[in-house]
Amino acid sequence: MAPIVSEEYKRKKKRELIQAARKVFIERGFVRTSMQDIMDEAGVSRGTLYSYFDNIDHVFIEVLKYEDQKNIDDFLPSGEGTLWAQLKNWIEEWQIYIEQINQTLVHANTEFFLTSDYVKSIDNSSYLFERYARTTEAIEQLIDEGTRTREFKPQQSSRSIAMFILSFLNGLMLDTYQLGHEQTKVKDQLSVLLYSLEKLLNPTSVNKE
Amino acid sequence: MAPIVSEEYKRKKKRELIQAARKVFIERGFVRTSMQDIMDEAGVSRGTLYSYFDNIDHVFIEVLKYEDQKNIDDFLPSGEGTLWAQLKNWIEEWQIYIEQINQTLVHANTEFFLTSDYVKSIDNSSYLFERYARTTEAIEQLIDEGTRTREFKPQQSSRSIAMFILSFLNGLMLDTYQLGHEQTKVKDQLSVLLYSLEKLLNPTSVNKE
DNA sequence: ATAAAAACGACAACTGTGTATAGTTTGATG
DNA sequence: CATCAAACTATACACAGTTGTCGTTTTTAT
Repeated sequence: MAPIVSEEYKRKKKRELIQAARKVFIERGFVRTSMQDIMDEAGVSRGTLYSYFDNIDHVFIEVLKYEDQKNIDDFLPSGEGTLWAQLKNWIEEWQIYIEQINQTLVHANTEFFLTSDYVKSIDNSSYLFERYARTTEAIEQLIDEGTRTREFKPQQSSRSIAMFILSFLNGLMLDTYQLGHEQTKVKDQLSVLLYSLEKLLNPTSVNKE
Repeated sequence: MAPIVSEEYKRKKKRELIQAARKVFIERGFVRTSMQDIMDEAGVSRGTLYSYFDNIDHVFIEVLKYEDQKNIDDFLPSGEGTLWAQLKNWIEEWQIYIEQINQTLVHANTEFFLTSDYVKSIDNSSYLFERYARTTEAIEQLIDEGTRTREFKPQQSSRSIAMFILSFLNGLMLDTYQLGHEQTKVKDQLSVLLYSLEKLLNPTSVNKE
């Protein structure tokens, strides 16, 4: 009589589907992935998949939400020590991330936001926008905080520096995805970034290490 | 009896097709463009288009070649004055280019190299590779030249700095395409780049301006 | 006039989508 | 433990879009 499964079950099932989809998207990117691919990976029939998601764009959106949930604040600088140390540490984490870029959603993500119709709809272009704003602001705030405590003496506006960092990291990710990290010398480039930041921020703690 | 058109005619016709294709690719990107779109734009039948190109990847490759031919050395720093002045000038040109990014092939180009099968074939992945190498080396050489003449005192390897610049520009291009240049503050970010380069290269001419 | 080159456009094949249907499995509930 | 609705499977289908081919028609230098 009553529904045989709980909400709990449905949520779990949905998460399974999302995880399967995520795997496919990482392997094949967004453009080359079909609903069939996801069905195969999840071991589920056409009807089932469509009962959970309207279409493949929705699947991807859900994968993104899932991913964001996992990575909450993961990609924002934080931790122990001086702000400069936190920044350095954060950049080192990026090195690890970028060097295994083909195990990430970067490829699918880039494709999705370049090609999907949904991106043009209001709520999703704002998704891109918010993501950008959120990361930018986090870096910006770190710089401002450092300015307040006299740890930094920024030579350019904190906002510009934050956007600069983000642009560089985005570019490095894509270049590395396409050419491989042996080619793009991720570590070297991040060293250059670090040196630039040192000059841009003028951290007082730089000689303490 | 004799062939009714000259080689000249065929070359001209092909160029027309390429220009039509280019227009479509700029408007619609690579993924969403079909051979039909190009036929419509060029005002040409299916058979004709296919007699000039095997498939859409070939069309795009030819568009790229055409574009490269036009821009030969356009995107490499050069000109009058000190090397530092040349570099500054070159970056200003980038500003103009990026602020009208939606009249460029950047969107289509990114899609193409992310999605096309041809990219995986030897000669075309090397195309990407060579493009990257060419630009990198040009910047690298400019830095090395400056080092030789004592105009620069680079604080990081010239190659790393060159790659760093390229990554940043690539990232800025994509971010700006997706968010608009009001959002990404192209000019501000390029100012940060310039400041960084000043510190990275230590140009002796910097106070002369 | 003619014959080769160039252009046309119909066509079959294929891929992927989203819906629909019939039949099967599942498990909470009375 | 029999029941019954929800969840699922498997498959069929209409449909839309795109591809590459191929026989036919048009063009044009000679």
